[in-house]
Amino acid sequence: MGITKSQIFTSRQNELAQLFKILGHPARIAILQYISKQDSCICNDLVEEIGLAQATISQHLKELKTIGLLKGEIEGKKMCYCLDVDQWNSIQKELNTFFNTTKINCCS
Amino acid sequence: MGITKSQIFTSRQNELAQLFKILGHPARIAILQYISKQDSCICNDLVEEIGLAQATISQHLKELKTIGLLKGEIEGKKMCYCLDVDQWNSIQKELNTFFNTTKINCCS
DNA sequence: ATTTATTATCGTAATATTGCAATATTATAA
DNA sequence: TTATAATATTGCAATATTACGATAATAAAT
Repeated sequence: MGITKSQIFTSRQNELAQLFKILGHPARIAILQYISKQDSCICNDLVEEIGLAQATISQHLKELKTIGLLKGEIEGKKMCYCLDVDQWNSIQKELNTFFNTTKINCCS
Repeated sequence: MGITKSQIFTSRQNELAQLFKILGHPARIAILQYISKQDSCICNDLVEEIGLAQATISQHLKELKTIGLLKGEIEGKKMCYCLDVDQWNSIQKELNTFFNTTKINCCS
């Protein structure tokens, strides 16, 4: 029926999947990469740089905010979107924990 | 229009997003975790353990195979699904590279 | 050969995601 | 106050994903 049956999984499994899912779009990867190498990180720059409509970029930014990867500060009539480095490190750590605790293989 | 515009991104961005995307479902997380802690890793066990229909589990296993995380060996009329540890490590490394090269922040 | 057990595939319904135009909101500039 | 500029939100169309029943395919057992 197309709906993910979240209720049959643990909250940790759902949260982990949520992190992976939000990172699972090339536009969001591109946004993160662009922000990380710029001195300024204005939404309008992203529209030109990435080539998606302003509404679409805004939506992707919103999703990245839901997992705390980005924080936006108002600078006059512009927005400065920044990586939240603490959250970034924390997510990297969480994903590594998943990889390290899951790699034991039954057939090797 | 709802279709991801893959053509405007680099192949590296698309590949990275693809990895994240496939890991971005709780059923696939659960499958990986279950396989990693069992002595045997039979598809039918997963159906009972996870509580999704057999067709659905089979589909998720197929997706995990597309990024090489799982390999399946035929054992009589059963299938033994195993983690490909090399690929597992390789993907972990790739994701860490992404995290390490992207964390520089413009506003901090 | 027939049955049984296991997994894969097909078809389809329900829901989610992606993308954009139009519009709303917010803040500066004139 | 009225533009102007930047970003957010809404509404909608197109496509993708998720899930499952039905069925096919495969291999062992009888």
